[in-house]
Amino acid sequence: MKLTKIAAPDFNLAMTLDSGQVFHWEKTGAGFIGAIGERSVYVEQRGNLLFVNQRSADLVRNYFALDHPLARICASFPDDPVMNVARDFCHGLRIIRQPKWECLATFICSSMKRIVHIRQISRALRNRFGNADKIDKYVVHAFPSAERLAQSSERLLRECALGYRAKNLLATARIVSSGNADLEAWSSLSDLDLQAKLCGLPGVGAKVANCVMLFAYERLSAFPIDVWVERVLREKYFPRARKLNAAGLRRFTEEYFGKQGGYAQQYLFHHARTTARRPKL
DNA sequence: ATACAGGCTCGCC
DNA sequence: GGCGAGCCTGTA
Repeated sequence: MKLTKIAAPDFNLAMTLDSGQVFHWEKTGAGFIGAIGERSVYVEQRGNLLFVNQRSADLVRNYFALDHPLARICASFPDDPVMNVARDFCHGLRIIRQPKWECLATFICSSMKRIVHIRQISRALRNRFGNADKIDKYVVHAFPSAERLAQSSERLLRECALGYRAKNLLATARIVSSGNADLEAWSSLSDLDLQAKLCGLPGVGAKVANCVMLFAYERLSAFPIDVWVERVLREKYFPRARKLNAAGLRRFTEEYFGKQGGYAQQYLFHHARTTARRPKL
């Protein structure tokens, strides 16, 4: 396979792909195989360079957000011991730009699931309903469109191990494919309006909405609070606040982590999950 | 084995 | 408008 070289300073490919933003890239040899939208992509890191299959360079640069000013973003984090450890640990971790529908659908499937399960579900949906695209000797399936899933059924989706999430994914696919929810047009909404729109979709609550805002709409202040981040916040920032509810935590994160809160959240999350002794993936 | 996981939703107060 | 239980499935 002929490869194109692109500059990628301040970037850690493996860590970024393993940080719970995206769930379908597969390690192969020295690199990773996956899909960006409908296109199959091979990408491999050597130091500050990425090597990608031909004609995918622009796609890759944009997907991995190599233009985000990472040094400036990290410098804007609050200066406290917890944040500083996470920042050093996660050097080169970037918030990527995912296709909107794919991101939304995947996070609807993520509720109450560990990462290994989410990967299984993503693979099952892709293999069953997604378009195949060959790259070298590999066949990669793109994530199925909302239209394709809308024509599916709850039974078929349940066969992909979605459980109770099948109903939500199907309902949301139908709303999106019918044009009643225009995910692309929502890009122009304010953060608040976007979150409200997303939360109006079946299977989407505050946590999922914030993930989609952060990973697909580039709302870098979106701060998803899942069980891991909540644990970090409570243990490290409020060790003896017995009664601090979700709204209180929310208010703290917005005020304390500020405009780049999404990046801060991702770093806290990845550090906590990776260094936790008990659970693995 | 039985609990539990990167949540949403509904019914209850 | 805050709180608890149920929902599917795979894994420990």
